[in-house]
Amino acid sequence: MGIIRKTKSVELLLDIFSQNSNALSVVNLVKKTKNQMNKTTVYRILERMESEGVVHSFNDINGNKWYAKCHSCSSDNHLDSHPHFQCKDCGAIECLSVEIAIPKVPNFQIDSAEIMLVGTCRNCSIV
Amino acid sequence: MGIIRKTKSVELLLDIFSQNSNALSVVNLVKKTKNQMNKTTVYRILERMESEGVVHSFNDINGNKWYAKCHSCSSDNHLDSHPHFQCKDCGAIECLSVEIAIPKVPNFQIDSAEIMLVGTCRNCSIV
DNA sequence: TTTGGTACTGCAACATAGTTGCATTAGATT
DNA sequence: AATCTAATGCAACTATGTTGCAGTACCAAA
Repeated sequence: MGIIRKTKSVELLLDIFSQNSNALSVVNLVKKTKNQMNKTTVYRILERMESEGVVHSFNDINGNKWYAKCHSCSSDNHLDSHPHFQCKDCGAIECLSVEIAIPKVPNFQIDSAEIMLVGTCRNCSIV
Repeated sequence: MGIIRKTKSVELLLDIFSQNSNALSVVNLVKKTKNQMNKTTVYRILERMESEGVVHSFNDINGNKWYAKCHSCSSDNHLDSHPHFQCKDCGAIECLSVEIAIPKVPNFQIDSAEIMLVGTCRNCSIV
């Protein structure tokens, strides 16, 4: 697919992902990098990174886009069917390494599943 | 919670839901009713209907909000944990009546699950 | 190490979904 | 009919995400 050049912006984003085990919202990434690059660039790099299989994307319960490092994505298959967990208190999202079988439903041809589990994360449940 | 008055607008929306077994996107509802009411009103009535347990809401794979009639919601519990199915061709969404157990994940306190199954619906797979 | 093609970026303007404040209207209750 | 207040319309706003285009910088080839 697209060739990805190792620009400053690409490297900064890769850096941020390597330092974060949790998923990151685009809004957050745009904010984090606003002194280094334009938001359009953030959106475009993330798109390229996804099509390269470096990250995968999904929407949170508020409809905002998030990205997370891929562990088992390829450029052909971004469909880890792993679930995501969002804390309803702090909003943080993490990928769960549990593999969940895509539910079979009679008469439906299902290709993939987006599973968002909602609850309270460890940090927030302490308080 | 809120008192719901039987206004023209409320009745129109209830009507639309009674005529549709599928879920409806807010965008679509705003379009459908643009001669009868303001979009702000649509958003507000849907909110009230949800808190009354008449409908439930969720986001589609593009992050847009949808509503569907409740079958087993109460005003206390909108958490049918039924999955939704979105056709990636035509975009239509339907509620699946299958009850899916909320997956248990060790060390996570999970309250609810949003499950969106993506595939091709019957109409679209004919073509 | 310079050159040149083109991938990439920044900017500004736009598109769309959803929200808010406030003045006015219209259900319901008496 | 009078009245209380939920509900509505409107306009202006916020936020997320997108597009076109001109200019920049990566990288490979000479």
